Amino acid sequence: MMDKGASNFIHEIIERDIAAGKHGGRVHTRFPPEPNGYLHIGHAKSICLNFGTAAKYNGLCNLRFDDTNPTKEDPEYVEAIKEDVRWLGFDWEEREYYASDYFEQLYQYAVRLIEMGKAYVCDLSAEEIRAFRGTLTEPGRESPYRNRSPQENLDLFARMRAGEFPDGSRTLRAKIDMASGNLNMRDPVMYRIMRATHHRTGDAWCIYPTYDFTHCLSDSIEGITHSLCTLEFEDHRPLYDWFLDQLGVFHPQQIEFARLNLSYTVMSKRKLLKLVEGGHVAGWDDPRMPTLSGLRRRGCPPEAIRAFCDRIGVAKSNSVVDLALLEHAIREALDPRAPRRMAVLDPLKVVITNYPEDQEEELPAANHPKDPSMGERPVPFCREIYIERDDFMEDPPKKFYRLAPGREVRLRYAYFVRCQEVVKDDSGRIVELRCTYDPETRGGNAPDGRKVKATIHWVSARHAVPAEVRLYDRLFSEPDPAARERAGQDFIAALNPDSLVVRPNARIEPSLASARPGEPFQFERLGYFTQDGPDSTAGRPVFNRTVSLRDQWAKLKHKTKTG
RNA sequence: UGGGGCGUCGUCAAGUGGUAAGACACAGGACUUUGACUCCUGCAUUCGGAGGUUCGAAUCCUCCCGCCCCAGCCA
Repeated sequence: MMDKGASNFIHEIIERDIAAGKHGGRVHTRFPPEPNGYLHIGHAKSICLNFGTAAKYNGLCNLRFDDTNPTKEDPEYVEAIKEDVRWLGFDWEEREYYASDYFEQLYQYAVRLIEMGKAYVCDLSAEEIRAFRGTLTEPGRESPYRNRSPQENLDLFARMRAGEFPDGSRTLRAKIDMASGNLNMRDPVMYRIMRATHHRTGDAWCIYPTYDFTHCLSDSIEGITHSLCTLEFEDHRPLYDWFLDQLGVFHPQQIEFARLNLSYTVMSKRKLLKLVEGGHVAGWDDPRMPTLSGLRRRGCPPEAIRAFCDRIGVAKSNSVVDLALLEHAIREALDPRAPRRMAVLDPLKVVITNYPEDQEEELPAANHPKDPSMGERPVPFCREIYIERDDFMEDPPKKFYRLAPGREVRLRYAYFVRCQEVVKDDSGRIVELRCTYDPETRGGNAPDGRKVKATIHWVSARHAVPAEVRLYDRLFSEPDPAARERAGQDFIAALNPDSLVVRPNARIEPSLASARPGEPFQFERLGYFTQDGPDSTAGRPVFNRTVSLRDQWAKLKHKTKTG
C-alpha cells in the first residue's frame, strides 16, 4: 500500500516508532481469534486493521489461534475462521500459528517465574480465590499458600503437570499485589488443572495456561511489535507488562481500540450463539447474521466490508455505527459490477391483447446501463407477461406514476403498454390486467416523441423461471437490542418479525437460470441479489436479496402514511 | 476518597494553541428507458459543563457532569 500519512491514532504511534527506529522500523501484527465460534463483522474490523496496518508499513501479520481453553474450542471453527479471513482478502502466508504450539515454552516461562519467587502454586478453590480477591473498593487478602518456597512450588507445579491432582484443586498464580486497584494484578491465575482433550495437543496436557499468561507471551515469542486489541484489555496491559518484564523477553507494545458495534444487530458470541441455538435464525450463516459467513451467503462482497472498515475509522470511544453505512458500502461495491436482470417477486399477470398469441421475440437488454463493456443479453417477450403487483394501482395517489387504468408506461427494453381492463376474482382481488401495446415503441421509445412517467420491469410468463426470493431486513427492530438486557429483559424480544420475507412465487428471467451462488446481480428496481448456495435446487433456485436499492417512492409512501 | 478509559453534527470521525475536514443519514434540485446510479445545494458561530491562561482555546490548566470496562481457574 502506498497510503501516505497516518489515518488513525494507531498509525500515528507506529509512524513515531518507525521514525524513532524502534524494533529497527519493523512492523509486525497479528490477528488472534479463539477458535470457539464464527467470525463476525466486528472481527473484520480487527482483521482489516491488523493486516491492513502490516501491509501499509511493509510489515507482516500473523494468524494466531488463541487456543488455551480446550473445553470451548473446535477444529471446525479453525477451518471456518481461515476460510473467512481468506475470503475477506487477507493472506497470512505460512504464518499460521497456535498458542498451543507454545505450551512447552510457556511452561518453561512459568518455571522461571517460580524460580524467581514470582509465582506460586495455590491450593485455594475457585470460590476461595474469589473470596480472597476482595472487591472493587476493598483490597484482597493474600493466599495462605503465597509464601511456599520455590522448591516446593517447582515440585507441586511439576506434579500438577504430571496429573497428580484433580481438576480445579490447585492453580499456579503470579505473585504480584493483592492490594492493587487493578484486579488483574491481584495474583492472577496462570495455570489451571483441566483434564480436557485439546483439539491440537490431545491429552498431552492436563494443565492449561490462562489467556492472560499466554497472550502476551505468544505475542512476544512471535516478535509482534504492535499488539492491537480491544478496549476491555486496557486493564490487562499492566499484567502483560509485568510478565514480559519479569521474564526479560521481547516486549510488544499493546494498543487498544474500540470494538465495532453496529445498529440493529448484536455482536457478542454469546448472543449470536443464542440466536442460532434458539432457532431464531437458520444457522451461523443465516444471511441475516452479522457473521462473515452470513454476509457472504447474503451476497455481500468482501471489498464492501473492507471499504466499510476503512470508513468507520479506528478510535478509542465506544460507538455504534449506523447499519446504513454498511449498506452504502455494499451498494457502492455492487453497483459497478452487478449485471442487471429482471425478476418479478410478486407476479401480476398482464395479457397484451393486441399481441398475437403465437408470436414471440427476443429483445436486447443492456447488462449495465453505464458500462457497455458488460454487453447485453436477449430477453424473451410474448403475449403474457408478469409485472410486479406493486407497480399497478387501481386508484393511484397523486405521486404514483406507474401503471393504472388507462395509463401508459414503458416495459423496460420492450414496449409501451396501456392498461385497458382490470380483471378481478370473486373476492375482488386483481388477478389480471389486460393491456394493449404500441408496436412502434419496440425497445422503449416512441417515434412520435411521447413520454411516459414510468418504466417498469417484467418477465415473460411463457419463459420465466419460477424461483423463491428471500427478502431480508434488519434482524432487530431496535437500534440497540442489547439495551433490552441492560433493562433486565431478553434481547430476543427485540427481534424484527419481518427480518425475513419469502416470495415463493417469484419469476426470474431465463438468463438467471445459469447463475452461481455468490455471483451478484441487480434485479432492476428491486435491489442486489445472489443465488443462495445451500437452499437452491436444480428446478427451483433461491435468491437472497443482499441489499435493496435506495427507494424514494418507498420513502414517500412511508412519509405520507406516517406523516 | 478502587483502578482503567472515553466525551467534536442524528451516526461514525478529522482536528495535536491560529479561528470546526470528510463519510453516512437527512432535506432540496438536475439528469434518467431502474422513482437506481451520477451530479449540484443545504446541513456544528461551535466542540459534555463552568471557570481560568492567552492577542487567540475543541486543543493548555482547574473543578464539575455523564458514559463504558474490570471482582472467570473465559477470551
